[in-house]
Formats: sequence, C-alpha cells, structure tokens
Amino acid sequence: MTSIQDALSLIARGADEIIKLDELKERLSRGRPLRVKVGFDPTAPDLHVGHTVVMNKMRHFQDLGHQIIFLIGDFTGMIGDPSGKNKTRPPLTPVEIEANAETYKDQVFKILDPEKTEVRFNSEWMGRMNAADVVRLTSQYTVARMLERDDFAKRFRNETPISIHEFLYPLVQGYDSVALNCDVEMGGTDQKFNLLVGRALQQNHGMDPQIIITMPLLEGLDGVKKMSKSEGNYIGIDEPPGEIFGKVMSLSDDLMWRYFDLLSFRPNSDIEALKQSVADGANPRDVKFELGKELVARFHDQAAADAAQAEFIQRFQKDQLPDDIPDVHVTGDGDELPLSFIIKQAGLTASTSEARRMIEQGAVRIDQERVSDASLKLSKDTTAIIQVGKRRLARVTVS
RNA sequence: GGAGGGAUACCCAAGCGGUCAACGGGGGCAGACUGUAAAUCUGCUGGCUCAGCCUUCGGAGGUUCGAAUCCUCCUCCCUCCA
Repeated sequence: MTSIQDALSLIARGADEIIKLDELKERLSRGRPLRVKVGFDPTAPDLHVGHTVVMNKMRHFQDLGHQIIFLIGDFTGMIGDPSGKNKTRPPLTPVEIEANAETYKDQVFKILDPEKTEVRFNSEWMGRMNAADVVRLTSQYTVARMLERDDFAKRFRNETPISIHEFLYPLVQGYDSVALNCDVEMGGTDQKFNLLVGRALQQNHGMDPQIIITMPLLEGLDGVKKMSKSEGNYIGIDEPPGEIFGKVMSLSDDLMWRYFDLLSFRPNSDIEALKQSVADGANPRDVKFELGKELVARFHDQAAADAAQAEFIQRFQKDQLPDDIPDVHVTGDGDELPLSFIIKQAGLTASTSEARRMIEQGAVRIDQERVSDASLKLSKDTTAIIQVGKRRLARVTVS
C-alpha cells in the first residue's frame, strides 16, 4: 500500500495548481478510492499528446487505486467551451458525437486501463432536465461571479459579445461534478474557473467540494502557441510511428525538456540525470531519441519505437533511402513528360509550379542524383525513385 | 433605427489609376551547415506538360487605352450613438 505521502508526491508531479492541497491530503486519508473526473468535449475526435498531459495524471490516480471517470461532454459539446475564443461552434449531431466518443475511447485507453475507467456522458442527467431545472441551476451562480472569469471579464470590458448560453457552460460542467459525486476534477489551466464552479455547486448541494488539479498546457512543436490541431503544431497520438518520432526530433533542443516534464513517465531523477548529461556535453539528439522512443512505444509498441529510430538514423543521419518506398504510376500525353508534371502527378508536390521551384532549388533527386534543370523531361517507360526534399519520395513509373 | 470604418494571397498587413502575380512580417517548404526533421544562415512561398500563356486583391456591373486602386449596386464584419 502506498503511503499518503508517496501518493501526494506522485499526484503533485507536474501539476500547475492543486486546490486545496490540505483537502486532498484529508480526502486521501479517508482510505477509500477517490472519484476523479476529467471531462472532454467530443468536438475533435483526434487527440494529440497535449491532451495526454491530463490523461497521464489520470493514469497516476488509476495506478494509486482511485476511480477514474472519463466524462464525455456530449451535452456541453452543444454549447462549445467559451474558454479562449469568441467563435460559436456549430452544434454536433448525435451521430457525430457518438463517432467522436468512440474514437476518444480508443485513443484514451492507450493510456488508461479500460477495466478501471468509468465512461459517462453528461447528457445522461442534462438531457433529462426541464426548463425549471435549468432555471434552478442558473440561480446558483451570479453574473458578478461569472464575470470574474478572465476571458468573460475581458470580453465584457472590450464590449465583445458574450452570449447568455455561454454562461451555462461552466454551470453544466460544475453540475456534472454534483451528479457524479466527484472528489477530484482535473483539467488544463484554462479550465480553472470551470473547475472552481464545480466546487461552489457541490457546496450548494451539501457536498464536500471537489479538489481541483490543473495541469499546464503543452506548447506545440513551434514552442510558442499551445498545441492544437488547428495550428498544425501537434503530435497526434494515432499518427504512425515515423511521424511521432520525427516530430519529436523536430522539437528544439530547449523545448524537448518541457515535453519530458509533461509527457514522459520517467521519474524526475531520470530527467535530471539526462539534463546533466547534456550539460556535460552529451548530444541532445540522443536524449531526444529516448523521448521519441518512449512516445512511440506508448502509442504503438516497443518494436515500432526501435524501428522508428533505426529508420530515422538511416534516412536522415546516413541519408539513405527508406525500406518501403511507395510505388506510383504516372501517365500523360506525348513521348516524354516534363519532370515537374510527373512530380505533381505523383503527388510529391501540390502543383507543377511548386515542382519547378523545388527543382530550381536543388531539392529534387532522381535515383539519388540531384537535378537542376526545371525543364527536364523524362521519356516514357522509365522507372525511377524521385525525391523531393528529404521527406517526400516515391518510385515513379512513367508510361 | 442613425452615423462611420472595413473586406488584399495560409495568417497579419502594405498598396489608393499603369513600373502589381501585388512591399513587409509570421507560418510553411527547400538549400547550406550540422551531432538532430535542434540552432544558425540563404532562397522560395498564384496556376499551367512553363523562354509563353491563364486566373487573382469580398460579389456583380461600369468608367478608362489600362483598375487591387475611381463609380454604382449587393453581401458580410466591426465601431460609436439610440
């Protein structure tokens, strides 16, 4: 049995804030499994490693024997979380929500043990509410307190529109905690306000307020903006091994440590040792290899991780061709076809104009030989490996 | 309801009758370099089987030898007043 002290240090690792630590300590000392909720909007079915920061923490709780509740906000999804932007999201159909929820589950269970996870939908209780119930819910919080929330406050001050229904989001999320009788709720730092509303509502219902734990938001590959699909700066957890590995390798040497802190399951002592080794002159690339392998192994398996590294070394360090090269067939009128046309037809560039530019910039190689003539033509019945840059290539047959 | 401001390529943003396929920045891509798809430096960043041709500046018309730039109408967004 883990001691309370050990449990606390594991829970606190990487957390941005715990409100309140004393309550958590007290709750743990009760000796029963805690009910720990994390909610997700089923808006985007694709998860990226940024989402897993919180999931990793769920995993910690699960490992400590607590009850994890994976709440799918199918009802709140219709509102759209006002955290951040002002754009109203289009409402999802039940079918889309169901499909997204399934995808979510598949991906989440790469980290969590499905046997020990309670999956719930908040339409379960929200869908049953009538107008009177909703009025009762809204009576439990004031406009003034709503406007304490930073983004509401800003929008109000700047006279940017705030729709009334947006106020419902935090209330519903808070009510979820009442309905589920939660001891703990976690989320990103941007969720802090919503999480706090849960505490207030629980108290109104005569319950002990939940402890809230916020986790930092992970920066995207660019190291500046937070990771998000729309920014394209993400590592998706269902991406192929080579992609995950490669994207980790594209992290700047500085940003890599942030990823270690928030994504690695390695103990702190390990990470400190790695930092020290780099400070002592070790190649940061090799440390990055370790991170890349850990993530590939988590979302695929160890063999895939080793293969991804081997492939990376072969391709980018030794500049050799990969093992599996896609075959593409290109056809057109005339006895010979312009190379730029072939490159585009093969899907290696978006347009022939771009293909020409690539050729002019020395990015194109045919059977490993660099080509510089943008008006080069290839005769029919040739088969060659065409490369555009380091990452795009195909074995192309012209006919 | 009234008054005013704006809509330019992936994003931000110049341009205000020809020299504009459209400055600059971001992002992206490529090259060089390298111990990395790090960092740094450089280049490119409408389309086309491309020494030429074609289509772009919210939409539709119009003025003009010539328009992103002027006029008319339309659509959408924003600000202020009520």
